[in-house]
Amino acid sequence: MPELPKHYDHRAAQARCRLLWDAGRLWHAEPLTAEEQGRVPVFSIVIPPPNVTGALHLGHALNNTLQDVLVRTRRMQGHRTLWMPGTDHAGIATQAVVEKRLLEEERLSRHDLGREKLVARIWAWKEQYERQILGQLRDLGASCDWDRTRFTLDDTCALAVRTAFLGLFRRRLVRRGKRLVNWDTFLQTAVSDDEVFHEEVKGHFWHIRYDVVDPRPGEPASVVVATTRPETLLGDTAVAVHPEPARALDAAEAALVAKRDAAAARERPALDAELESLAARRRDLLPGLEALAAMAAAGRRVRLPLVGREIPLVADEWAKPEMGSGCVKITPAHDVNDHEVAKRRGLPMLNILLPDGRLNDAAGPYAGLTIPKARTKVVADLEAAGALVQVEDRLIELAHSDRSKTPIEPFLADQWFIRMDELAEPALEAVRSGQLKIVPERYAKSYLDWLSEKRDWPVSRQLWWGHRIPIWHVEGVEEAALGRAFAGRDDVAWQPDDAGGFFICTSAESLGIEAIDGRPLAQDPDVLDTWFSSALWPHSTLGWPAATPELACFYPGTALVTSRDILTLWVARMVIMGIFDTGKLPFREVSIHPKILDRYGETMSKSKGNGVDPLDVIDALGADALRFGMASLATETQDVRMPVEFQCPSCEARLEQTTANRMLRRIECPKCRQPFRTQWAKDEADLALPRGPALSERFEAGRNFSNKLWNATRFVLMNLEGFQAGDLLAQARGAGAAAALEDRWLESRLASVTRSVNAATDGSRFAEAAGTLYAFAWDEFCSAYLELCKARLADPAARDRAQAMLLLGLDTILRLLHPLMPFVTEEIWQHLREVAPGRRLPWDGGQAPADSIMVARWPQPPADWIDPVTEERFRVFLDVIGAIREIRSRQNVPPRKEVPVVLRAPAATAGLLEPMRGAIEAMTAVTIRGLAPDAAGAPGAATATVAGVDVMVDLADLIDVAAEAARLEKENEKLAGLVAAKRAKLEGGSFAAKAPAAVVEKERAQLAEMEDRLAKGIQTLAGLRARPGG
RNA sequence: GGGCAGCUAGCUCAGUUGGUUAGAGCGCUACGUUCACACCGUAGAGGUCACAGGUUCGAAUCCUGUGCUGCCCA
Repeated sequence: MPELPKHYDHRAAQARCRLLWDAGRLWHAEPLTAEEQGRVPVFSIVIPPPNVTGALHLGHALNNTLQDVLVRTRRMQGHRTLWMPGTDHAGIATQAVVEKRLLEEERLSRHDLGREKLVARIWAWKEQYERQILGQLRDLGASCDWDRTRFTLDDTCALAVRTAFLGLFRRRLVRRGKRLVNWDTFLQTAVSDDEVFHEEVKGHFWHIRYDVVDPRPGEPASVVVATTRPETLLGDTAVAVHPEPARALDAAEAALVAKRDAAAARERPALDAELESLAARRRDLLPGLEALAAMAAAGRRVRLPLVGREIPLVADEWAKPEMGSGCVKITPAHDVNDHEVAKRRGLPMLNILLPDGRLNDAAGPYAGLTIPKARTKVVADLEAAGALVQVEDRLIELAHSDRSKTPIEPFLADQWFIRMDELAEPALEAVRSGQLKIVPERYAKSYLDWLSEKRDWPVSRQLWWGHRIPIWHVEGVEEAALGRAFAGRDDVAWQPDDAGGFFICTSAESLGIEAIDGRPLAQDPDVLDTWFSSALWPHSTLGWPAATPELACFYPGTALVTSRDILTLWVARMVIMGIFDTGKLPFREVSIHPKILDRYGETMSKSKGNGVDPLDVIDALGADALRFGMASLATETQDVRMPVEFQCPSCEARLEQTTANRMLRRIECPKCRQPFRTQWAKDEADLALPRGPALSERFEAGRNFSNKLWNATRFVLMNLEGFQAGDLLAQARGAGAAAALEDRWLESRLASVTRSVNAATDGSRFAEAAGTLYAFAWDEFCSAYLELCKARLADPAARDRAQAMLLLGLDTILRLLHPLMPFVTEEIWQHLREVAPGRRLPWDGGQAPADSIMVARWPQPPADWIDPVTEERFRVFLDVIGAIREIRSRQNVPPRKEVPVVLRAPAATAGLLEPMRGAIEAMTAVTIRGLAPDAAGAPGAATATVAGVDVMVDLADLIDVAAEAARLEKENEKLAGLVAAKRAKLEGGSFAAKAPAAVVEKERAQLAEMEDRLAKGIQTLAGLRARPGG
């Protein structure tokens, strides 16, 4: 029998397993045949497609580990299991990184390159990262159906996108409209609210005077407005004042008073000050505001400085008398709130911006300037004109584009929208009714809140990378001409625009004609929001709109596993479009897992530099270590905090990753002084250095666990000589003879643990499953069962039964662990196949174990294996061992020194321990001199009491009597305290009267046990004191 | 400003319907390598369960408030 190496070699094992799985395409799933339908359960899941912007990070590792645990478990449980893999084109994100690189490396803009060439570049980028991402997933062990890999921009998905869009168009759910969008002036596209982040920046608050046109006596001659963006005054179309400033001030004051009354004492002075300033406003400002409100009602006007345009004073609640001057300028085309005011008051909307962020002709003399330059000039000119009243420094919450990091400009643009009112309702109902389960449940609230707003979904993106909007426009033709042009085509539909033309939509790649009656057909230049194709992912990947066997079998899916940040962006939209396109929910359950944070509690990201490349971990510690770590961390409530360390490639020293060093390109090891490179290395000198991987010690437990399993296997295989494996259960139970306690115990534990693991996996409690298996395999199978077998293996009479049970236990543990740690379990499985090919497990239905553990049958130990009495008895045995070891340790007895021990135990317990006598002696290096209810220990022996058993170790001359006495005295004191407390609880107060009888009984039993122990302790102490040195 | 979550050992986290002498892994301390594994074994130390009130015979657990941290939405 070839001996295994002492250490598990994860690199070699991973390569071998990959070859084995790929050669057999064990991850592949075919739809059920007619015969299988109704008999074979189906488990189907789609990967949240990673976007091709860049490589995967630890968050992906977590997400995909959890999915793979589910997938591998169900596959072994006999489900027809499909895990659909693929990647997302991620429209704006991918175009942005490619454009950024183009600019950095070649000083070219996308307009320099042109649409076709840019798109070609992005495809090249996509090819590179798609390959890398799929490789990472395979290295992680993800058992996706690699033959079915999809991409959101491939032909299958494209047809689904056009078909879905045409369906929406036909149902009049697609509309065109002007909308104030978040404009990214760098990328020259609208970005959604979700692609915007807010950041405080230092700015100013400029107070500007607008003169009243023809002021009458007693009226204010001017109004002052304040703004953080003075250049926008060029687009002002009104100045607003509150219609009833006195009433508004009253309301503000009442609110403040209420707040002050409820506030803690130390907050009151600040609130009092606010109230005072409010009173001052009432005195100084209110008369003017009242006058202005009247002037607004009378249709009076003010004159814009610099350009001289006259604009109306309007009355609107948006102007807050308690803030600033009480008046506010209205720039409808460049401010969200002002836009609302303009819609309410019917004001014109004046766009002053070009798509590239320069001002347009409407800005008059400022046309052609960029926003920052225009701002400087406007401020200077205002100052020169004497219209600048005041400048304040101020911190401003400024919206930035997530993609280009440039400030967002609100911008009025024509966009396509999808109406949400009708679409959202069934998606809301699915969750409300419980048809769609969101786990943990609390996340259902954010899903419902978001969808309930039913805000129309703007789907136009002014990008070149994505699904082109399948709409063409034509002007100057009669509707009848359209009917003739598209006669007989069921893939085309049209609607009139509001200017006499038509919008034509098709699910085909093109309309097939260039013009109608000589009038050209112009396709919309924009592409669809990337989430549109993602929304179709669960059905588009299965071939929809074609009625494929895959769609029939694997749709709807079983579950979706994702992180909470895209619950609305993605999950809600999948539900909406799944229902719209297929009439069915895309999945029955959404499982939300935690996010991975760094040591400071910040989310990991490439841009912060606090990320970890999963491949670093896989290479250094193994994919199983990464997976086991991830699963252990995936608890229900908390995000995962993951302190990261660099590992010096020269001396393997670890160095904490901190805010100070995480962006460095090279780091010098503080220990060996050798430099290494980080993920940021750019120039050649840095790249030539060895890479210092970023790791976390939190994965070491998984690495160690792999090795533990490996060595348990080594032990089993080394002791299998002469054993002919057959029906293991029958061989372990033997013929006639009573089963050994430890064998009955292991059977029981295998059954209990399988049940716990099943329950945990079914409930997506991955950390619980991992923890249960870790403790069972390590503490029970290795530390207890395996140790007990050592003596039995040396005994020819007991040997073959122990061998059979060892194999049964190991095989079962491997199967239960396979979903979590596929590589090490497969590697060991292959060794077992070689050494014990004839073994039969009860759940294999008489068949030989599968060629790969990946498709082996999931253990199904019958319920009657579970035996609480045996488990309890075994506990006593382990407790006795623990007590002996504890005494030896506290008395510093050399590990191999044999000492005599006496066990005084009630008859039943003694009878139980009798057969374990040899095991106790072997595991604790003692000789048992007595084991009976009346066994007497040497006077003053070191003692301990566990589970009703008095353990007395006669240490003769070895014992440090004084130390033992001191220890015992301390313990007795502690125990006396507990006894007193418990007695008080039971005798005084109303505990005994009010608490449930069972609880009181338990407390009484505990008290009796403690009193007994205390009495013995006092007796032993007296014995010790009687000895010399005591 | 609104919503959600978290705060338990040095670190990272468990802790079920209230019944505890509050647990695990890592780290730490001591001892131990022919006998599967030092990626190991045995033992130990380490906690005012964020804070303040309340409910209860009994609170880490339930209620109210406060503080700090993170996330989502305006």
